[in-house]
Amino acid sequence: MAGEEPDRAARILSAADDLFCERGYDGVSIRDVARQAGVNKALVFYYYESKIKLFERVLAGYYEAHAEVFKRAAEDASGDLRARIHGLIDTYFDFIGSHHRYARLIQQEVARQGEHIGLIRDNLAQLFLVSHVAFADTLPERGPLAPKHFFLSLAGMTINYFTYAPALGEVWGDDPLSEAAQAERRAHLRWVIDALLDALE
Amino acid sequence: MAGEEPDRAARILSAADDLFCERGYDGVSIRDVARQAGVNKALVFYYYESKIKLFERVLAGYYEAHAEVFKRAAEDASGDLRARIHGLIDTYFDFIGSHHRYARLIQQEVARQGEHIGLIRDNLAQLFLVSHVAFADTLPERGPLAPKHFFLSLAGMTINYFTYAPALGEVWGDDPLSEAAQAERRAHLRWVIDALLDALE
Amino acid sequence: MAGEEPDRAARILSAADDLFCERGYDGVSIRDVARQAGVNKALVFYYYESKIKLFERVLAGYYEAHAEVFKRAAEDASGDLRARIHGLIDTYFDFIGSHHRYARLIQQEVARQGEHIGLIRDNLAQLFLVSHVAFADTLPERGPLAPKHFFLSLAGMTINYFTYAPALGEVWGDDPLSEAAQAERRAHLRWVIDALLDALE
Amino acid sequence: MAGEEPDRAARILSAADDLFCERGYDGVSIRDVARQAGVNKALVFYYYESKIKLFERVLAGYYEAHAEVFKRAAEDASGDLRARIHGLIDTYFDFIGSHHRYARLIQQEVARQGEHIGLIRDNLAQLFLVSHVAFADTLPERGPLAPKHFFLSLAGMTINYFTYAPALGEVWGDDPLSEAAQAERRAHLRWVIDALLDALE
DNA sequence: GATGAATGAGTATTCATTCAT
DNA sequence: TATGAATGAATACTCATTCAT
Repeated sequence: MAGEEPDRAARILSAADDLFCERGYDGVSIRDVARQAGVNKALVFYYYESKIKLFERVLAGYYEAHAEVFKRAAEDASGDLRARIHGLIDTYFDFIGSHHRYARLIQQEVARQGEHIGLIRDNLAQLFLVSHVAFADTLPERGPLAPKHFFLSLAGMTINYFTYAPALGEVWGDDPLSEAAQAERRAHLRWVIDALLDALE
Repeated sequence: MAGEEPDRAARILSAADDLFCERGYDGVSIRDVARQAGVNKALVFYYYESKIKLFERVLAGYYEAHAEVFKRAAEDASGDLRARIHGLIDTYFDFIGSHHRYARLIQQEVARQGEHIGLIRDNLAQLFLVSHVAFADTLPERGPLAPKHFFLSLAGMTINYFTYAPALGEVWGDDPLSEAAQAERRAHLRWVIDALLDALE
Repeated sequence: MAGEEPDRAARILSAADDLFCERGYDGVSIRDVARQAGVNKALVFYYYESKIKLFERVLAGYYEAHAEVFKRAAEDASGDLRARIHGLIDTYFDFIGSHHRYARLIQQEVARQGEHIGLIRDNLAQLFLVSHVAFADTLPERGPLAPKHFFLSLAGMTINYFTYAPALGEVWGDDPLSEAAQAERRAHLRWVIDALLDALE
Repeated sequence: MAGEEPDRAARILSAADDLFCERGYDGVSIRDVARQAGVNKALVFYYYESKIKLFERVLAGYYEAHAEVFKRAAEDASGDLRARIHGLIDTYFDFIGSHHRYARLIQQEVARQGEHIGLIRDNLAQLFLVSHVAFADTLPERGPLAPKHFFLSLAGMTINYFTYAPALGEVWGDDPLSEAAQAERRAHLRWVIDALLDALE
């Protein structure tokens, strides 16, 4: 009544989001989702038909968020290549930074090569295209300096921070998700990008 | 006796290795393992006590392989920093390249932050130490240029190739695991390392 | 209004009829019925209260159709015994032939001895009475030549054709529901009836 | 211990037999089977893999019994056509009489035309072949007097007694499965057969 | 009349695990 | 060592039914 209980479909989706990101597709049962959402198990099927479709809805949510962020980033892009690349990576870093769970989800499913890789691939492909455009006029189409390698390197350096660092936080003795730590990582990325662009010139 | 059937414990471990790497912890059942190993389900428990312990044995196997490779790499290390870094990354690339499945396993478990992250953390920590030593005299202890950032960036660029590229192979229209493609990626990494070291000087 | 959508109660009943005849009581769900009728699931309950009552309505529908056909057949009956028997069987054959599904439904429920056998029994009893009257003056009340045996034999020979033959159609290589095949079966029945009546004389 | 608990696989099969015959495939759940057999639900799957395979095992059991009975009947066949036909029908009547449940099972599944009709069709086809041989030299290949019609009529008259009569027992006020009633039905069949054969001559 | 939401009990099937042999 | 048998709890998913609107 007090706004505590919004519509159940949304609650279910949100619970599924949390759980799939945390434990991966196979690690989550519908019962878990229902319990976390505080609803009846059957209701999950009422709204989302099947586990896989629920999962795809979660993925689709990110896909849309992803797409929008990058569309805006592309529109705002201005200045020279260097500025555009920095802008892109900043955008990506922000996005991943505020959707850690998504990073984990992607990383898990990519690594697993499950059946539902389709949507994830689309997700990545879309991201790749954006970067491709950014690099297109500077890099050779093929070979070790092709855009795809830079894409993989830069995107990987960004996303890996959020997936690996937590595992290493204890070793390093700090919290890699703190604002300070994120700012430091961001600075590292800027430094790396500058180094790479300098070398390209 | 006939050479055809080595000891069953090893067969089970090998089957578990295959399967866990391919489908993740939750994606594999003991029945799958037993079937793949061609043994009775109960025998899996006889030798490895529980599913989780079997999984940990698989992880431990990689830990050992990992450790040995890097110990040897450290011993063989010679020449200047540049040469040592190249050597390290080459070693890592070789290791991951010949244990794709391991890369996927690590990536999944890191992302999932499961209960058995302990071993994986040890695994990564060990790797980090090796790299730490290599960089120690050149990089500042803290800040965006600290060894840990380079470690994360370089290791990530290496391992990510083997986990992400397959998902993107279809998009790019080639097989990222072919010898030629791997050689190209290796060249990319060498180029990146050189760019970073140049910038550091 | 548009003629395309008659009243929904009727649509539901018709869908239920189709489905129950095709797949039996247990093989059909309310969801199936609603989908086939193109209405909301809850509406099925609104009109028919429960699954079992819906089923009984279907049965009742046949009961009425059945009753009417035989009432008319009895009224039209004229001529000697032979003619009357032929008339009855023809009527029955026509009825079953144009309601195959009904034959299957009856056969299933009779064999299953389900809870809703009551109506079916009434159905059969009514049919039996008609035949009883037809045979009454010719056959002994009891023993192997009692009317009930002839009823069972003749009705069974008729209905069985429509239930068994389809299963055997493939074996025999023809379509037992084709007009030609039905005519042949009808001729067989006439021949059998004549043989039996000859023997009775 | 006291012979009360023979091997569970057999208990499960027997329970499944009872239940499938009584309520049809869809009317029975594995839980029912397990409960009736007094075993754990999972054990049903341990022994029979799936519900449909369990069902097929039940069917196969009857198929074998059926086949054996008729093989023996064919071997014992002697005398003229009339004697052979009587022999066959007697054999069939005995078989069905001592396996009522089977009759119901067949009738249900035939009427339902379910997916598992294959085995049942084989069952019927086999029976048909036997009768075909018996009639072969007397009847025309095609038309209303073809063997298939006599097969359908005679087999139907036999099996229908056991499926329909119970539903009609109440109407007739006796127990159609009593010995006396069965003997009477048998006499009816004999009389019908004689009438038909007389007519054929 | 008509519907979307909701549910508790049920469906077939798989799970990791135990244990007697 | 090795295995067949056994199980309780879980899996995804469907069911008939109710009810507020």
